[in-house]
Amino acid sequence: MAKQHPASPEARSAGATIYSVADHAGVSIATVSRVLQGATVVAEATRQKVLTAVEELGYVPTGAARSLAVRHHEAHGLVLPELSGPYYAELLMGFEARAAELAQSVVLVLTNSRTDMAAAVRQLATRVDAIAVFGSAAIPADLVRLLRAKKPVVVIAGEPQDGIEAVAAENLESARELAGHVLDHGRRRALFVGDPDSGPDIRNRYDGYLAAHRDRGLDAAEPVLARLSEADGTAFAQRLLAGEHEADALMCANDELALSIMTTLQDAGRDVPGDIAIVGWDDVMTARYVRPGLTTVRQPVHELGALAADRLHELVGGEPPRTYAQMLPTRLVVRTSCGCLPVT
Amino acid sequence: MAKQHPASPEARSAGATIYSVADHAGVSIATVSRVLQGATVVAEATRQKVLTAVEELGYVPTGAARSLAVRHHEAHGLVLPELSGPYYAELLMGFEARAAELAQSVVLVLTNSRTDMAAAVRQLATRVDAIAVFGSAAIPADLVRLLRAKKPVVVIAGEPQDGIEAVAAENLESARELAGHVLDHGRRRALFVGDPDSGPDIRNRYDGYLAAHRDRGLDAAEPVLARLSEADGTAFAQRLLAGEHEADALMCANDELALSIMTTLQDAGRDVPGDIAIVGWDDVMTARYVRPGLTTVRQPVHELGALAADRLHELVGGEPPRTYAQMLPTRLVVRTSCGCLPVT
DNA sequence: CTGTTAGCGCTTTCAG
DNA sequence: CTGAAAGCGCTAACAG
Repeated sequence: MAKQHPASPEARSAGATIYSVADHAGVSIATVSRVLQGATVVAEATRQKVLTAVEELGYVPTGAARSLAVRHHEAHGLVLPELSGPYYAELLMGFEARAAELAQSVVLVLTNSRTDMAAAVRQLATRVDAIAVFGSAAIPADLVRLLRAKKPVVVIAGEPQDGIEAVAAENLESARELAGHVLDHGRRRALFVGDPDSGPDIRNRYDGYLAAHRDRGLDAAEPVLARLSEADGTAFAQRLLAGEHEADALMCANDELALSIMTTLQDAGRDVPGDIAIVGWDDVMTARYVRPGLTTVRQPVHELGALAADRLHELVGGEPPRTYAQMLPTRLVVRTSCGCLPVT
Repeated sequence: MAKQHPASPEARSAGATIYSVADHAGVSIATVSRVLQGATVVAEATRQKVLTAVEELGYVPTGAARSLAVRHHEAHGLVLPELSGPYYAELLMGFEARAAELAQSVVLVLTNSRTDMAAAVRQLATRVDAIAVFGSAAIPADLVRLLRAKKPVVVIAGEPQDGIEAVAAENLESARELAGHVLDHGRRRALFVGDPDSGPDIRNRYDGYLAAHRDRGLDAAEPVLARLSEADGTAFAQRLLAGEHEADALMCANDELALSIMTTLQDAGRDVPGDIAIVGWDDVMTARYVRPGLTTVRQPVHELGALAADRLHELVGGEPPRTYAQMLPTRLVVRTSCGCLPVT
């Protein structure tokens, strides 16, 4: 008879352990472990006995014990600022899906809901093998670096940093293309709405806007600072209506901004794109529902999330971190808010 | 001098453990544990020594070891079907935020990306103290029940089941109110679009639609079956345009359906709400951007997520499960797609 | 093919 | 206020 687990004299169903299962099946814990991990070969009869015991006791293994023994958590951490809008949700879905394929759990941390994010991230590091942080999650760079010394880290759409692997969607060239498209409709007073200093993503979009002007020997205006929110969009639209700005085209840092601006302008009687062309970035669902349809850029967000999970896994596996940021291509989605004619 | 940890003769920074920290600080591991948990009182000098050692070694505790020792994971599991659309994202945000307040990590499982969700859920049970499952996550009821025998479970917006705690948003009364509102605009051929059998949520909305008719001595039509997707909405709109259905009002099971139907109809020249009134459910962002604005119902999704996390925590704390489902109130959002005049 | 036996790294009495 | 020691439940050699 197998040795009785010293700490659980009676095998209460509520706290079935590998010991109670072994007892119940009349085998050793090693055997139980074997059939549950399916690694080594076990006699079919034995195997059945164990499975039956597991079933009868409703045994649920304690993950922590396994993690301790195998010396890794089999889990990836993901740090995102929040989840409003389709962007982060899509990213998360991509991440989760790939993590699932790799048999990794995902533990999620949303920094906007935290008062002490440093603590949250430290705590996270405690229970995962590797961590992906979204660039604008605004985690202190030194925290990231500290972490990096302990666990693999990849930054998604963030500032490239020494020794920290990065993945991102392409911004500059598509922004250049988008801005060029608008300019080629004959618009000459295009404004960029958004804050280039809020992160590399927006910075690159603005740079693309600049480049498109430069390509055509045109002068580009200073960016109109705005955060990526409906509120800031509405506020800007109001100022535009009040005559504080003059423009025949607006290149907005993202769709939310573009959409709120467009609606506010339309409600005030302005014609889009007649009076003013408007383009955004992200291709959110609303973009194809508004009239005119919003011309924008679609990012491979899902793939970006998957890529992050992938890299995490490889890094955990011992692969050396890549020194260059991996860029995923984006795609221009032309509808009619840019001045193109409807295709009916 | 503190005892040397048998298994780690040298304290490599990469694998700092509580032993290396203790060594480095010249104290026992018990003391290190104490200052890190902040429970018992430790002499300030000792405390500092330990903190310094932690800092110098870049010590990151192993969560699994703690979990094993304290006998719980300090983590909540959340099972959702997916994350597209604002509904689940919002739910998740509410859940995460409250879990964070309760110092619980959240590990997420998305069932739509899984081939073997039973395995996924089992695996999840392995690393969390309690699990919240979204009703339509389509987890076999017996799986839920099995789980429930081992770990606290709460079902969000799902079928009420014996002994399993449930939380949900109110549907029936607000559906009745919404349908009544439409009928009171004089519409007499209102159709319900959605599948009442797809879950209690939709079922209750349909029941509310029925009740509103009954209240007025009107006959209600059979529901038009459709899944909650843009594709199904478009398809239905097409059939409507082809004359397969006749209606002067549409009560859609959710906003995505309503929106796609509305747009398709409008693109074909139909006037909304002139020819046909349309209302949805959820109040997604797009609902306030389309013209006419979509009349819909706003659910307290964030709160629902928070509530689930709350209940999980209490259940883990030993509180007995509530026998009745907790309902959160919803709110009718009247815009103009229902036939109301714009308020300008 | 199966059982024994060390740990995995941390918490927590129990002494002192 | 601090240290010693006994586990927490599981995996993985190592024998047999």
